[in-house]
Amino acid sequence: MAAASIRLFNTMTMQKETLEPAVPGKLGVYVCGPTVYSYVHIGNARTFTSFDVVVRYLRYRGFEVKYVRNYTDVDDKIIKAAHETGEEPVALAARFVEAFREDARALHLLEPDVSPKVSDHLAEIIGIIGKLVDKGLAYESKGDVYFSVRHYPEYAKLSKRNLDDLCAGERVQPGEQKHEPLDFALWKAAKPGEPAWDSPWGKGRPGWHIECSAMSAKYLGETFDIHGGGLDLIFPHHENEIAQSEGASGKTFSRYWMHCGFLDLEGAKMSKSLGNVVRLRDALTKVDPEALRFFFVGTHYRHPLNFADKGLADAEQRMEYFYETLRKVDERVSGKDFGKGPLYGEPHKHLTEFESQMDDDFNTAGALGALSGLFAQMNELTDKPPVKDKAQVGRTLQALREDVRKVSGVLGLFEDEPAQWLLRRRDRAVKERGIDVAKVESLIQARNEARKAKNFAEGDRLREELKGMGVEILDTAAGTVWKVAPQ
RNA sequence: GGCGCCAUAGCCAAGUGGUAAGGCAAAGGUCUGCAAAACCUUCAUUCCCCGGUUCGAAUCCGGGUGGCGCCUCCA
Repeated sequence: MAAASIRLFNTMTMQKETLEPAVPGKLGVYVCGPTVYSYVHIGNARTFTSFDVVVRYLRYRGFEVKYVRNYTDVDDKIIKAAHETGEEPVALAARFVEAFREDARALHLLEPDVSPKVSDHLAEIIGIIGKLVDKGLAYESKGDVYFSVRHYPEYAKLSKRNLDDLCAGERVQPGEQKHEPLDFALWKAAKPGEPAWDSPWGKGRPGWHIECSAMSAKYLGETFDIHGGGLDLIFPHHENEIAQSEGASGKTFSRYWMHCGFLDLEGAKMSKSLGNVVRLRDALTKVDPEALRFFFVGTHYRHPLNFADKGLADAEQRMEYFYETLRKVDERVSGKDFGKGPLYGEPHKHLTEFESQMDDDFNTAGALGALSGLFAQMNELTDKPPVKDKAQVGRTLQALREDVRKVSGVLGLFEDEPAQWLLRRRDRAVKERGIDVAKVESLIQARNEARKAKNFAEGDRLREELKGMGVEILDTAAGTVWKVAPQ
């Protein structure tokens, strides 16, 4: 493979930059994972899918990627949720880690190389806090430990804010022991009924941001290549991570910062406080997982994406087109030997275009344009071959099919057997619409008998009857097949 | 108030200096007993508005208008 030159937008510099790993050929990637106090929603799903594609593409381009995505399983929100359900916080967190794993699998997300949990890394967290205290960047106050923002001049370099503006909106929660409002907690003294661990500052638990500093350093080193997350993590989460990590190590923390745009619901940000949250697992009862992924990658990862039924329906219809094409092509050329010889046209130009779009800041939306060309060409060669040489057509189709496999690995699409995907989709539609399959099949049989007897009037009447049931029939070379008509 | 993003066809959506990708919808055609699918053709002289820079702007600059986000838990 030619030396890849990938450009990506770095939030730190607010510019597209050429990706140059610290160690040639290798990349350390850390993505902020879920705080496991509830089920993930489709906004989370969009972010995780975006970084899933980023990691897949980096590997496709030949980088050896170490992908780390954490679980934050010790947190205020978890404690609060546990008090509401009557569970132990640790048990509740464990339950939602499992739920997340199920959801991630359903969405065809890659398993990260490391998925560390806060509760397994107290030693590392206490270590980094100790280092910050020793350096005078943090202070203990009645069992809490706070980071002293005033002692860290580079604070807010990622979000480009100035401290005076930040102070205006700052407030101190009751019970906090901060010296200054902007300071943030590294360690919180234990309160009754909360998970707690021993530390040099007494029993307590880590603050929100410190776990990412501790765990990324453990698995990727004090300096690593790419740190990702949702746009809303820029401030304060990532800002605080930088302050903690660079404060402790004296080295650059993450070399590139990537942030994914929001998913909106009817034009408004989806958030728990607005109550307009759609859980991923609920969405997946209505839409095919790959169609949802296709919907996500149809918009550039940094742009806002509006979650709308029309868009999902379009995505699913498009997936059907892709899978129908693949089924046809596989039937034609799978496992066959067409010998050696020239291919028709420039079969690989679509893949090349796909790659150049992806090289430009993971422009999946642009890359889908290339994908359209690839599928159109497969259909043309299958249905209306522009050349007579069947072996040449076969070889070219096989080459195109290989290119689809490459794209498939990058986008996490077309991972199913085409026939199975199509059948599963039909089954789901049949259930939703309450279609009587036995009746459909008997009507189709009756129609074929009528057609055989050249009684086309009766055949057409039966077609209309099926249409009334929401069923479309297709007479193919292999016989009559049917599908549920789009609504 | 501070910081930042966005505005491209009926709808979705790429494109950030060289003459508007792609998808959906729509219309016509090929194919078909009729269909469907598939393929082909058509579909923005123009990119929210007004100025400016330039040989050249959707792209850069200034000013508007309209939408959104962060600054508080958030992917």
